[in-house]
Amino acid sequence: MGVTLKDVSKEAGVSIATVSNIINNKEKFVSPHIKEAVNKAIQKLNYKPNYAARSLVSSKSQSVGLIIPDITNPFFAELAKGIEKNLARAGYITFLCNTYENGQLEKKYLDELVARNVDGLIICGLSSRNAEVLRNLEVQNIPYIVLDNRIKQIKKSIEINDYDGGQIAANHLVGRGHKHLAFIGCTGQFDNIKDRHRGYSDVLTNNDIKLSVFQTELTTDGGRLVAADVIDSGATGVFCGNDLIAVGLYEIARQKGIKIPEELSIIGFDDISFAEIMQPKLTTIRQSRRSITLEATTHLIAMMQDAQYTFENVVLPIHLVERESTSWR
Amino acid sequence: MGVTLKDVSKEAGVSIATVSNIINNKEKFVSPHIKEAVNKAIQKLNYKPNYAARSLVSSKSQSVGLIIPDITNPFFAELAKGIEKNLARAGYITFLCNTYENGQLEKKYLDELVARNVDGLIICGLSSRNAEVLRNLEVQNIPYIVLDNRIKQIKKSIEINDYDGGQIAANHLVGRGHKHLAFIGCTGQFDNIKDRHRGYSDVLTNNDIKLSVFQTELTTDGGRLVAADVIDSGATGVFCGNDLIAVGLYEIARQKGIKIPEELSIIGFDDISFAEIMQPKLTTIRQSRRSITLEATTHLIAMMQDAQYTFENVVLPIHLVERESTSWR
DNA sequence: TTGAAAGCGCTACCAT
DNA sequence: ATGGTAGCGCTTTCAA
Repeated sequence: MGVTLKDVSKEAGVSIATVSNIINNKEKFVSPHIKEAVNKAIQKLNYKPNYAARSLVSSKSQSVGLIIPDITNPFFAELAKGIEKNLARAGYITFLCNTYENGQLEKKYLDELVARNVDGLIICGLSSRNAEVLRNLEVQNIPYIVLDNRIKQIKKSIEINDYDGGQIAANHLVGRGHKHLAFIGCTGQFDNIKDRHRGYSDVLTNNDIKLSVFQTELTTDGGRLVAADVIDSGATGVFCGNDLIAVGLYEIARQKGIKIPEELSIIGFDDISFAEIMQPKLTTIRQSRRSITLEATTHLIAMMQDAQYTFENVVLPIHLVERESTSWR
Repeated sequence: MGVTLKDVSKEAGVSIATVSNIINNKEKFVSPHIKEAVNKAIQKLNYKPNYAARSLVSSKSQSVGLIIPDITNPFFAELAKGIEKNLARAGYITFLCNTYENGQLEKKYLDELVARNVDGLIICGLSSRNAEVLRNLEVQNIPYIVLDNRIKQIKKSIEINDYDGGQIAANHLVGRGHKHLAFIGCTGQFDNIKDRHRGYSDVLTNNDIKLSVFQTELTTDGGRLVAADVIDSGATGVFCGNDLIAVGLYEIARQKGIKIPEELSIIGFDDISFAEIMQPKLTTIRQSRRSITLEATTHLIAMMQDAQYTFENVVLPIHLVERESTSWR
């Protein structure tokens, strides 16, 4: 079907091996004029190397698998965008795999990606039941990096200091005179959310502030579901495990005629792009997607290109983005 | 490295060919007991077929390329989600390619995906300068489907009736007594946006309504950029080329103290999930992502599995979703 | 019903 | 400096 090395070699009047050398920049062994002839032939025939054949002999595929809970979650969409872009620049193409927090599906994708010979893996929100899969990857020497990691023992991850984040949120609210605060965490066993909770809770305890805790899904719907309870609890301020929850909370608060921030201060986590558009604009703890994707892709690419390269737990800074959804009490 | 057919055949005491037959369900030629032995061996060795080798001989890769302007645009994220899910169910994996409306990058991806032997292609927002690429795909017998299509002559596309959409928006506003309306379209040569404009404009002309037209990018920033001009135009209602523009418009209107919908009625297009969260909730023309992705993947899969299968221009219904951002005048 | 063997297009090694 | 060739793991005739 397509043009092959053989066609090119015939056209240029040289051997297949020579053409291969030229294509792979092993030009030390090739004279300029022959190189030129080959390049001309490649151009003329519009030759494109066959990835499958290359992959078969090299066990490299110039591709990486991106495992992600849900691409319609803006936080993950932004991660995916940066990852795909950086990877493409380095010549890797990205497989998109949505797991919907389904551990079984996640496992299936992991297996399939390995069978497809991906050169590396970026795993967002690995479910704890699949943690042992990482050991397999190590054994098989498949580079991987975990993001948004919910299992804090994982060594190859790009993380943020969630505990600090919780403290920052707490200090912000406590410093504004709130005496009864709430936290909305998640139903799953996510270490990162738990750390946010701990940091928050520790500060409140030290300041003798009452804390009401709610659990729900880390989605807009999750926020809607617990909103009434949060409002009824009498808390004057609430720290949401992520921004999406805050979105749902806003909606119900508005329906009930609760004024934000006058009657209820809300602080989120992530700083998704919508945070700036919400009304009032959401005060939140930002984790920089740009830094996360840059670190993740840089380290992954390094690992894919150099089997010796290794790294451990990069921890990225976070910071408070103060907007309009919190006020004095 | 991995377990190969050879290993399995040795373990089961049969030939490679037999194992291959069993794996590919050409079982008509194989006796039950030998089949069982082979399956046991596969299980025991945890054999996984090598995609590269398969792909090399079959020129099939069980993968499809998804070309998309920007995954952080919620409309495309929702399309990508449905597409990836449906494709995965049928055994295909999805390559994610963000083009950022960059025709050159789009072309590069298209070429690379073909080189990677994708079995099919779903192209969102093909730029007009790459339209001739489709002919190449036809010649090479690579199935493709175009979505959100900006070039209306394309035959293999899932579309909506944009002209109708424009009319619906216009009738909604005209029916509410508006005498001076605005339209925010885009700077690019997009047939679909132009059709929305035409439908809208035709109704206004028939009703002797004044129309002010603005051009910008189909993004939140685009909306922000023209917002002041729209407001200054004196129009009492505006139809935005997509919902994202409306988001930007909301923001500036709020800054300027313009009340929506009392002072300015706004109607969007797409019905992204955020439309329901905006304050006031956005009235908009919905195109069903579920239908689009279902049609797209169903036809694409059919084409990939049966070279004879063909189809032309599926046109999907749209409808007005009336919320809170438009009012009587 | 089963197996031997010829490639698919490419890389890498070994000759020349 | 260049070329011949042995595989990479699999599917697919064709023979047995």
